[in-house]
Amino acid sequence: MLPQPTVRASVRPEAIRQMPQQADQPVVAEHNALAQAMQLMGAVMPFLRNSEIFGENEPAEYVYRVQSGCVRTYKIFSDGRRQIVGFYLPGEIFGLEFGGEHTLSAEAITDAKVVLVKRSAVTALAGSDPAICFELYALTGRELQRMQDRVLLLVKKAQERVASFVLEVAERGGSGNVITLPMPRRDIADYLGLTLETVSRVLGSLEGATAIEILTSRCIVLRNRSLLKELMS
Amino acid sequence: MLPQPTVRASVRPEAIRQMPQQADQPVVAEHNALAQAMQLMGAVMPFLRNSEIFGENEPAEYVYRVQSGCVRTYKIFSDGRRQIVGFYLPGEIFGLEFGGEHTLSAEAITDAKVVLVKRSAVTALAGSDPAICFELYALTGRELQRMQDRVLLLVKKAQERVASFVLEVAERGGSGNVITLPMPRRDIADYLGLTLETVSRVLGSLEGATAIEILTSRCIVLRNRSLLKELMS
DNA sequence: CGATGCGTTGATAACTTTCAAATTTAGTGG
DNA sequence: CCACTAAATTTGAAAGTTATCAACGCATCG
Repeated sequence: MLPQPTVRASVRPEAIRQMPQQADQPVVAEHNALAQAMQLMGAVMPFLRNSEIFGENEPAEYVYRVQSGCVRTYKIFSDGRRQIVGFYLPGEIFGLEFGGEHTLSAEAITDAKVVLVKRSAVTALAGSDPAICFELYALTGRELQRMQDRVLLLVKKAQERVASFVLEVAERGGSGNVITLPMPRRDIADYLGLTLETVSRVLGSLEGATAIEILTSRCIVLRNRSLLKELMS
Repeated sequence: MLPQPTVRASVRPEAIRQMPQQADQPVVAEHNALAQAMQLMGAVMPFLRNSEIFGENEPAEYVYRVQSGCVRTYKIFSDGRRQIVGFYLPGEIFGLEFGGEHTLSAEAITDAKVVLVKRSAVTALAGSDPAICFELYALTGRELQRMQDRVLLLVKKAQERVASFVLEVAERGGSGNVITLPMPRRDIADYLGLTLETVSRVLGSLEGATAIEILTSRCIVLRNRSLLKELMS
């Protein structure tokens, strides 16, 4: 048995209007029944760069899976500051909620295609298929683990946070030493709890230490992984 | 279906030797089947103040529930710094893992009694009882939500973190405006990602602002809840 | 070309840590 | 119950880190 979704609003109208502007990125291979089932049951919806996928306090009616592009979830504080809670790459699932409403907002970082699945459908599926039920539980556990790692990251110094971030993107984004950052400095800063100036400066100092090489602002090369891991402290 | 536990080591010998030194604190009322089942199936084990309950990288063979006292989970960084990831009060469950080994260590903050339940037993129970299965999922979701809130907390300024912490303890610890802090300043600091000196100074400034009153270092009175909430920003 | 968004760089200010010392509290034994 | 010792907390001054404010460079796009 899984939590019953609170079914309220339908698909957000502004989301339907948006169209992608670039070709899809390759979808990360998935080997689990949940992702496959979502792919079959869900509707693909395109989102323009910087457009909202869902907003804080809206009814959590859907579960989302990135098909192409990149998504951020975040919260805006009363003083206007923004904290990015998570980045989601192709193949990853986001928007899981345990109450009736979203506690975070979500936006497309790049033009993106997102699979939407009714939360009630996922719930029903989990009720009938123990494997799905377990995967939902495991997914939540992985998300918890990731959030715990973020707690451990956020108490470190700027250089350690940025070095960790670079390595995280390198590992999640795929293989190879050339990594593409889908998000601007501002997003990295809000993810790491720093300012964009500090992120820029630290990236520069990492390059000075020959740990990385900055080809363009969105493309960097890992030059010395073990050094980076040391700088993570 | 739930994750199969990796059964390896038995109960840690040093834990068995320890005896409580003070009377039990009242157990928070629980209205869920999981906690009740754990209470029935589990063995109560006493831990002395500052003694280890489990250690990082040990096989995660048990799930734990605080019966009395207070527990902290934490990680030690390579440079010796410690980050406390969670505090657990009577009635709360800790030690849930999704891999085979503990990713954190756990210690008793005060003398404590902890109920240990075999992870395999919880797994079996969840497999046979959908309600238990759901509660395990819900528990993980609450833990995730709590960890997310901590991410949002750790990017704020010292005063906001301390104000949030005071209010969190007030809400979790029970009713009333007189709150008892079970943990020393050092633990609060390591939980909030600050130094103990900063925690002490901020508490002093909160008292100066008549938001709180510090009776003793472990006992403070909420004087102005709404002001505290503002200072949380 | 000028406008705009994004990124870098520099100087200064604000905040937190670090190091040190004083003070209070708690635990223990007489 | 008091004195004594150790631990915890508070307080102060200086140093370090990051944020803030400001200017500049560099693309893209109309």
